[in-house]
Amino acid sequence: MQELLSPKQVATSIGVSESSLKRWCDQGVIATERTPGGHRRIQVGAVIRFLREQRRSLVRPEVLGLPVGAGQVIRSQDKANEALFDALKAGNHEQARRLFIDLYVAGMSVVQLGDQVVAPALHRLGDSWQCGQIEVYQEHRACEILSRALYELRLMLPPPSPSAPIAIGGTPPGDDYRLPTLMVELVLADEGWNAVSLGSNLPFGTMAAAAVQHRPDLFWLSSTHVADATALRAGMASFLASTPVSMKVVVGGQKSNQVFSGLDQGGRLLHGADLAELQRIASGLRPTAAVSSQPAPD
Amino acid sequence: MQELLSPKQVATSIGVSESSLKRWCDQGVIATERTPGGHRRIQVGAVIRFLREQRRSLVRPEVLGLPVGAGQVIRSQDKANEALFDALKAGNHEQARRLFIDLYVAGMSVVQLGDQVVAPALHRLGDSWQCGQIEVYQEHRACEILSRALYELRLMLPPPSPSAPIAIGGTPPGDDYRLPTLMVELVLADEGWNAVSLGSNLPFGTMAAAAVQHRPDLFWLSSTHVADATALRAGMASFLASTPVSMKVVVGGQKSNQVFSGLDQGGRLLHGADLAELQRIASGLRPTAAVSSQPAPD
DNA sequence: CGTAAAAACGTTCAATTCGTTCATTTCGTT
DNA sequence: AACGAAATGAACGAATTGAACGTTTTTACG
Repeated sequence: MQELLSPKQVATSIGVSESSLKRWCDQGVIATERTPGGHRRIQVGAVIRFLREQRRSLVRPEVLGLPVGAGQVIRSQDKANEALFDALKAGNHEQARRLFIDLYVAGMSVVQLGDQVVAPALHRLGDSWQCGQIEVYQEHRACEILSRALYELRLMLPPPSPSAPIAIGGTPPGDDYRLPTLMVELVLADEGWNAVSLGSNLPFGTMAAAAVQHRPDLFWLSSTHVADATALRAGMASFLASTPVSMKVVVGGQKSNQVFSGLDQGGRLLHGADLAELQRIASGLRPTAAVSSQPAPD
Repeated sequence: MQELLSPKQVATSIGVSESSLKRWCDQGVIATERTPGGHRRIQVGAVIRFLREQRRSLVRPEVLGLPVGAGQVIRSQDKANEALFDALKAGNHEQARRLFIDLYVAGMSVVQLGDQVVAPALHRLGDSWQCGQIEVYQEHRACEILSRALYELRLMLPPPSPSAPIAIGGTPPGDDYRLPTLMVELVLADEGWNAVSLGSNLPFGTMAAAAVQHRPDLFWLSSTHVADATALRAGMASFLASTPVSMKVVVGGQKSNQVFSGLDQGGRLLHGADLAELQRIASGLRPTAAVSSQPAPD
């Protein structure tokens, strides 16, 4: 195990600034090696020794979690996706969490995280399950892990302003996929909306009730698995008829375009194949200026 | 999100002077780490533990990243339950989250939180739904809110030690209630187990595969809704037959005692009606001393 | 192999925290 | 009410930390 870590990694893993860490390295508190060019390289063992001697705890153990990038920050998208899939398959909460947080901290947007990380992972899990390569429990556990990571990400997003437009949504009847609708909530929250996901497998009647009671500016429907296209189409028609015409409805999912085609009345029913499209639609709908990921001045 | 806090931050968050806080740190009332330069650094969890032990309240919770207004001392359990139910009905995430943190900071154990707060709330929601007093979407949304609150609580619990015994579990086929199995995971994690919930609606075959692949010391089955008692009983019988006899199996839920009666072979199949019983069972199974919610001296 | 972006380098400097002392407040007891 | 003991909070110079900066090294990729 010859894992060499950069000062930045060690600093974040033990929760101090990079400046302090470099100073401690220079003072000899942490054993440090140097590259020929003069960059510091720190062994995992040296970090452990430091923590034991100083009686400090690891703030983010997952950063030192070994195998993934061999001590290097993952740059390539493919490698990150590969690592995430492995972690999900093995049920490694910490590892998956680390990948998520690292990607987000590294500057990846919520939309990118959803379209380029979560969605591919879900597809691969589904494929592997159908091919019999993984057990059902592994797929369930992976969804559980992803849920928790996304919830944690949700806590990092800024709270909505009191004047933020309201968005409500969920998945239609017969669709038990909770993660896509959660991703939609995250994207809208990141766009400054007051977004609430009602969960999965919702009868159209209760969605209409929610729309009438809360009067959202936007209602989304995340349709991943279509059990009965005819019933879905009929439900949507009645849903549109029983809700205020001022409320826009966005449906998401690959097949939703065909299923719901022709139901639109005057640009009320919109379609987004992925989260990037959803984001464009949502920012177009917002009356106030959309400010993404900006901390509100308090 | 900040992991390590300075004395000043903690002092303002709980509303005392910096001097007093530093004194408490030095006296060991609050678990404190030191930088090599001698500066004190305090974990959020240490602050929560301090508040629980000393029965103090948070003056400015936002400094710790907790919702504004959280950390108040709870006067009456009934009032708290009432307020939680109202918040869940209205879909008020923040309010529900705040109440949870309040109750936990006030010293309530995870078991009590589950048996006396979450379970009653779920029952009332179910009753209200059956009486037609609330919409389906309100019930779904409430479960969503509770899930997130419990996930957040999960993050506050101490991570399992490497030598912690392993526990795996979930809900049997036909049972979609995810919250009870999540509560079980929390209780076991709080008891020092390495607990992983696989989610809901799991075929017995895949649960057996998980048990064989991961060799847990304990497998739990959280049975809330029984669709087909005969199938459930048969499934459990084959599950017991196809898993190592050294692995204990704990079933939870009011009716599970009748459904599974007579299947036991030599005290392998245990039953817990509520989380308090589960906790007793789990602590009895642990070979090492179970230390609940105590800060680990490292 | 060469190029461009990303990360780490060393340095400076403002802000924070250190340990300590001391006045003030709070508490229990007489 | 008065008293002493204990706890609290403010203040000080010295020391540490963390953020910023322009420059250099490393890494990814065509």
